[in-house]
Amino acid sequence: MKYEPVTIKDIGKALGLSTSTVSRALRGSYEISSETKKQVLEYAEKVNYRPNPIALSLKERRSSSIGVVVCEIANNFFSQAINGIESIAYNRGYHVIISQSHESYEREVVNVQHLASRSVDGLLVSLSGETSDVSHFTHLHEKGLPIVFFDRVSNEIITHKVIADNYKAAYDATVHLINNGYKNIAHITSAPFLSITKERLEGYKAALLENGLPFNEKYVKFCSHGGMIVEEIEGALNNLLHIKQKPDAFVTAGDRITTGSLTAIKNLQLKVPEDIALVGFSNTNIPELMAPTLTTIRMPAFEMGQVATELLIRIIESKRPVTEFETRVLQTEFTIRNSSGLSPENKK
Amino acid sequence: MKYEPVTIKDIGKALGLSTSTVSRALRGSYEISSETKKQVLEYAEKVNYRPNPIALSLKERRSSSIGVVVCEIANNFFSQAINGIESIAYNRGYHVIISQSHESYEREVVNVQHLASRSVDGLLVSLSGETSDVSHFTHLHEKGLPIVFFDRVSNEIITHKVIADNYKAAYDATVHLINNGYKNIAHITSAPFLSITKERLEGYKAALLENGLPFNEKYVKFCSHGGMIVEEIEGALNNLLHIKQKPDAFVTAGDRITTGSLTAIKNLQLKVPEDIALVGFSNTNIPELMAPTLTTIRMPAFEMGQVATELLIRIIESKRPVTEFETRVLQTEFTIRNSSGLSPENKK
DNA sequence: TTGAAAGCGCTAACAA
DNA sequence: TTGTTAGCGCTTTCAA
Repeated sequence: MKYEPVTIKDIGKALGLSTSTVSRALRGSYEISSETKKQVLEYAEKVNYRPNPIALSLKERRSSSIGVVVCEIANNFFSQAINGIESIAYNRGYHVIISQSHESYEREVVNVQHLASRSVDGLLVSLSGETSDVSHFTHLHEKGLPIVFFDRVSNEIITHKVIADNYKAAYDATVHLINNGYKNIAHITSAPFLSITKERLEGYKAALLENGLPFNEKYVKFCSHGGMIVEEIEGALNNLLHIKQKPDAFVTAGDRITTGSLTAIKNLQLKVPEDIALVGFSNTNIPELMAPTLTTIRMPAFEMGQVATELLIRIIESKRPVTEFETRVLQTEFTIRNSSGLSPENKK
Repeated sequence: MKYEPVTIKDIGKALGLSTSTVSRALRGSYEISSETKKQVLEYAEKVNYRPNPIALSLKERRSSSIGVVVCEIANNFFSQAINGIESIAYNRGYHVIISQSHESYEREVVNVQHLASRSVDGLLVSLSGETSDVSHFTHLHEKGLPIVFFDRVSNEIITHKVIADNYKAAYDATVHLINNGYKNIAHITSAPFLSITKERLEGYKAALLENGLPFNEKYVKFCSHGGMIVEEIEGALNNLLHIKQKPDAFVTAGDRITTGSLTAIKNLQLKVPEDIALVGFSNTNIPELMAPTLTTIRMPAFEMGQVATELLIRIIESKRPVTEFETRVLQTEFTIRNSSGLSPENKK
């Protein structure tokens, strides 16, 4: 099936003008008589002329589109982030092309190449859990393709980055649990390669050590698929619950892992927070509706998407090569509810 | 910043061949000597040549991309549907360009035009809650742009459609509540224009009438923004709770409306299901973690996305104009949990 | 003030 | 077996 839009040539033919005249008239060039201009504009309006952006892209070597590489759309954090991306991109006249890696390195590579070859003007990237080698980005980046990382960033590539203060978030969550009297706090987190994982782990660790609690490696469980696979979480949980010194609280990283852990806990007939307290990184919009209400660390997802997009567009539209890069660190939002035990508010 | 990819011309120059020879060699044309072929292929590999898809699109009048128009990504139903769309599109070599209408008619129009002018090969559409006039689609459709509607469809446009069995879903939900002894069942639903709204309303109505209960218009509340605005739901709820014959149960349509209603109920200190029972259309993945566990109608979101995409690609790739269209109706999934009162399972 | 022509990267009909 | 050329829709020199 074909869809035949009106071209500048059609207009020219209909009006007995050359394509260049039509082109100029359309863009309001000063050298065209207002009469011709009017004629062209009216006719264009009448036949609902739309410039072919593909032709424009070919000519101008830009596509006015931004490629987004995330692991999964159907995830609160990313869908909110994409919302933020879209909100900026839309206003600046860019299209957003989204691709999902599903936490697979290979798929990420394919997607990136695909996007690059489709001539996106820039890339907004959050790495997959399997990615440790980032050479598929290095090549493009060195060739001058603007890239901005968000959330799951690589420190091998020097460019703008937008992250949350994961260290502080995990630190605060852990301290909160310690203050509530928990001593054996476990950490269920995402793939070990990821920057977010490292940052959160550091925060968790620091909180323990600063409060005179030991850091025990057995209390840290990595879910390489970020909780996309249920068994992964169940395995981690079972494992943790079979340690002689059973953990009495969890800090869970990521939406999927948080809800997955809760489900697994529930299936094991354990009570939250009585048997196990929990603070979760989660961008769910219904923490209040959960039982128990969930103490959460909320990532500034929407804002991260916005900021990343602004930075990316800044590179794209910069006249001269950008050499100064920044890493924006946004604050998370910690909300104490019932799942984390007897907080001051809950004590009475 | 510019990103200068290798072109066929560069290869030709480097190898002392014409562009057409290079082009043919690259695509393995039989008329090129295997020697030249090898030479070209090796060099192309070496310099990491990637054909420029924009040039290709311009030439072939197709972009290998599919435009998606939904109201909101950050919504379980749509993010799951997009997941389904992507899963098919990816395998068939299509890109997915997503745009959000945010339930605004105007924005939908702009997005559609934007996508069309970017030469998407086809459109996957779920209408905004404000859309009653679909002429922005009619024009394109008449000009031959393949369009497939899913979920929120228009019956003014004859094309493939993919919907859930909303009538049956609402019917079953209502009957379930009736069987559990509820007599004053209200229906909080989305914008009145939408096909899903109408279908669900019919199912709700039929269930009441067939079971000897009156249909009371006051018991039906429309949320034009699909629950995106909290006040909308709170208003509907307050309104319902001030009817002399207060409703004792709700059937809520849509993810946002369901969780919004629950939140509002909770804020009013009402208990579910004791004060008010609830069955909700919801694609949440944590119905079990909610308090009470949520009786849900789950939309076959992923499958709907998949089927819609398959149908769309079928039109796109069809050699001759497609004139036979079908409407696929997929089944929803009804899971009884605690929010809907004393179901047989919960009675003991 | 307007038109002719070149060129963006690629393919394909036509020549050689 | 390879090269020349035209053309996809548009902008933009250069000429008129």
